[in-house]
Parts: sequence; C-alpha cells; structure tokens
Amino acid sequence: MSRIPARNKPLEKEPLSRDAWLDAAAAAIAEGGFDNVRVLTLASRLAVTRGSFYWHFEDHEDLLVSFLDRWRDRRLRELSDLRLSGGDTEAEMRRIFRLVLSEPAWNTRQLRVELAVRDFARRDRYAAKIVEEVDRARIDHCASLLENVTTDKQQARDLALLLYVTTVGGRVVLTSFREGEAAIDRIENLIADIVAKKGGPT
Amino acid sequence: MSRIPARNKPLEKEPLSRDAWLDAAAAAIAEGGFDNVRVLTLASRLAVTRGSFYWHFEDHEDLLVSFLDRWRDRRLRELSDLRLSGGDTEAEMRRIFRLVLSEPAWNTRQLRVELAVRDFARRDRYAAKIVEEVDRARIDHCASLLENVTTDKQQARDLALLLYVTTVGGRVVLTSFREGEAAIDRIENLIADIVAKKGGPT
DNA sequence: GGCGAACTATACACTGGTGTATGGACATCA
DNA sequence: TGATGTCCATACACCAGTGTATAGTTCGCC
Repeated sequence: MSRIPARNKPLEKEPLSRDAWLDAAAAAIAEGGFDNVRVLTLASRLAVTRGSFYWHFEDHEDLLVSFLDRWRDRRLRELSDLRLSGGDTEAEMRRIFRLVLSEPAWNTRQLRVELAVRDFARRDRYAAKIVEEVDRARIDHCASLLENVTTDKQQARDLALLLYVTTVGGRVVLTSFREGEAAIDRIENLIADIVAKKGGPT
Repeated sequence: MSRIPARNKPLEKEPLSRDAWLDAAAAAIAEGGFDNVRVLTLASRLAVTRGSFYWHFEDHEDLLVSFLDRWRDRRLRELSDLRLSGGDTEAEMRRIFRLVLSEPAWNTRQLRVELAVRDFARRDRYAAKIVEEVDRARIDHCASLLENVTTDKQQARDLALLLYVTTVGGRVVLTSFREGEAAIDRIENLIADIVAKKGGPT
C-alpha cells in the first residue's frame, strides 16, 4: 500500500471497448507493422495498464487474429457498399481503382495498414488466408465489372488481375518514390487505354 | 573457471567474416522481415556467441545499415551486368522483367528479402533512400531500353514505370495468391501487347 | 444495501534481447 | 620467445516484453 488510489470522482473515463484496443493496434501497425503491436505500448497509449487488455483478449495472438478478422470484414463490406452505389461500368471502375489506389482517406493510415497486412501475410498463415479472401473478392468484383466491356470471361479475369496487380504495385513502389503522384495519373490512363483496346473487337 | 575450454585441435573452423554475418541476416530477414534480425539468433545460427558479432559490427544498427548497403550494391551491379550482356531490345526487356519477376533464383529468398526491404523502407529513412536508388536505376534502365521502341521520351518513361509497378505488384499480390504462376504469364503477355501497341505509330 | 459482473491496477515470475568489459586462444612476425 | 593483432567466449548489468494471479473499484440490479 504505497500508493493512494485517489479516485474520488465518480467516472473519469468510459470503460474501454475491445474495439478501442483494435484501433490502437491499427495505429501501431500503421507505424511499424505487426511486430510493432505490443500490449505494453498500446496500454500506455490508451492510458491504461495491461490488466485491461488481458480482460478483453485472451492473449497477444488473440488481438492479432481479431484485428485481421475485423480488417477483412471491413474490406469486404466496403466492396459490397460499392456494388450498391451503382452507376455505369466506367464510373464504378474508377471508383474501385481509387479504393485501393488514391482515395484520399487511404493516403496514410489505411494504406499503411493494408501494406503491413500484406507483409505479415508472407510469414503468417492466418494473415495469408485473410489477404487471399480480400484479394479474391476484389478481383472477382473487378472481373464481373469487366464482363460488361469484354465478352471473353477469361480475358475479363486477366484484365482484372492486371488492374489489381498494377494498383497494388503502384502503391508499394510509389510510396517511397518521388514523382509519384504525377506518374500515377499517367499510369492510370495507360491502363484505361488497355482496357478500352482489349474491350474492343479483339 | 567452471568450464573447460576443450580446444586442443589446431583450427576447427574458419574465422567468421563480416559477410557471413550479413548472409545470416539475409536469411533472418527473408524469414521474418527486418524486425526478425536479432544478434542472439544470428549468433546461435552461426554457432558462435555474440562476442564475435560485436567484434565485426559496431552494434545492431550497424548490421542493418551494412546489409542495406550491400543489398543496394548488388542490385546495381546485377543491373549493369545485364547491360553488358547485350542482345536486342526485346531480349533484354524480357530479361529485366524476369530479374524482378520470375527469375528462378528469385523465387524464394531473394524475393522475400526484396519485399522485406521495401517494407522496412516504409518506416526507416535510410532504407527508403536505398530503395529509391535501386528503383530509380531500374526504371531508368528500363526507360532507356524502351527508347528503342518509342521515340517519345516521356512515353518511354511512363511505360517503364508501368512495367516496373506491375512487376513489383505482381510479386506482392501473387505470392500469397493462388492461380499465381499461370496468371503471371498471361499478365506478362498483356503487358507486352501494350508495349508493342504503344511503341507503334502512336 | 448487498451481490455479482464488468473493468482496471498492482505485483510477480519469467523469457529474451542489447551492449560492454574482460580475458583467452591462436597466428604472425620480429 | 614474446609482443601484437585477430577473433571469439564468458559474465555482467540492464531493459522491455508477456502472461498470471490477485485485489480493488464501479456499475446495475434485485
């Protein structure tokens, strides 16, 4: 008993939710990847001790798995939201590019998280499964859109894959590369040309 | 003195070189990224204690910096070697793709190291500088090749960027993605088509 | 107002990591 | 042979992190 509790006020702060911990984890992941999520650090950032953590989560791994699950759910949901918002093929196509490519909100944290997840997937089986689910959904969606442009199903799928690969690749190399933002537009136009030409009479 | 040295034989093992430590680091990085290189682990893998490490290197950071320097030097060298080996534009083009894309040796360790370096570059200034140097060199080389195909310098540069981005992106998404190897060929053909068409009469 | 559940703090045991100081083994050369 | 330089082992101090056990606080509810 060397310390005084000093908590006379009724309720200074709301109790922490599981989601709050996941958000903190997201911040840590965006900063330094999955190896950077440490219970101790998150706790101090939330102004709480680890006692809270081990009430909400089984252990460290539980946190990571929960985070990955939430990440997948959100990515799949934003895809289906996109589908609902309708519009013609061209417009939706653009929107799906921007989703992974240059949507404003993506520019910092979400993008960094996405890349960190992909990186983690290279050494963690569960993360790999999650990433594959999301990739598949995105590519499928893109391919089904492209079937409005070309009739050849295989070709639609190849183009979708090309688009996706280019989109992700763009973010991977152009984040640490100068002349990025300017180039990204020109690349997008090049890609658009390909789609147009391939979509033609073959 | 609770232990017997037990080294009566004249010379059981060669003295370790700085490079051997860097190789061990490469293995660790390929497995689990830069956060996975730990002096203790490398030492035990080299069947040596950390005493050796701290003779060869200043500290942990020194190892990482040295590794990055060596990595850049090798990447730049393999580029200029490529330049020397000549051949027509088409052939060299293919070769440069495969260098980052599907060269057999790349399939596991070198590829994983490359992706780990890129990941590390997102949170480390020095690594970012290294990656940018290598990226620039590769893209420049690719662009200068493409000037044999198209006369428009800007277009050559854009195409080079597109090629590079697609190549890297392909490796990033298709490593954890099924139907990868088959798709990669079709993608490569698609890209080749673009180059051909763009290189045509505009 | 007393009970139980939800949440958090504290203290402890343990592991694994860095860095440093120091000494020992071995070779080379004067 | 002995001095010096190279390379590695050992021991120490220290810190950061996980996980667990336990106790304390606050709330809603009967």
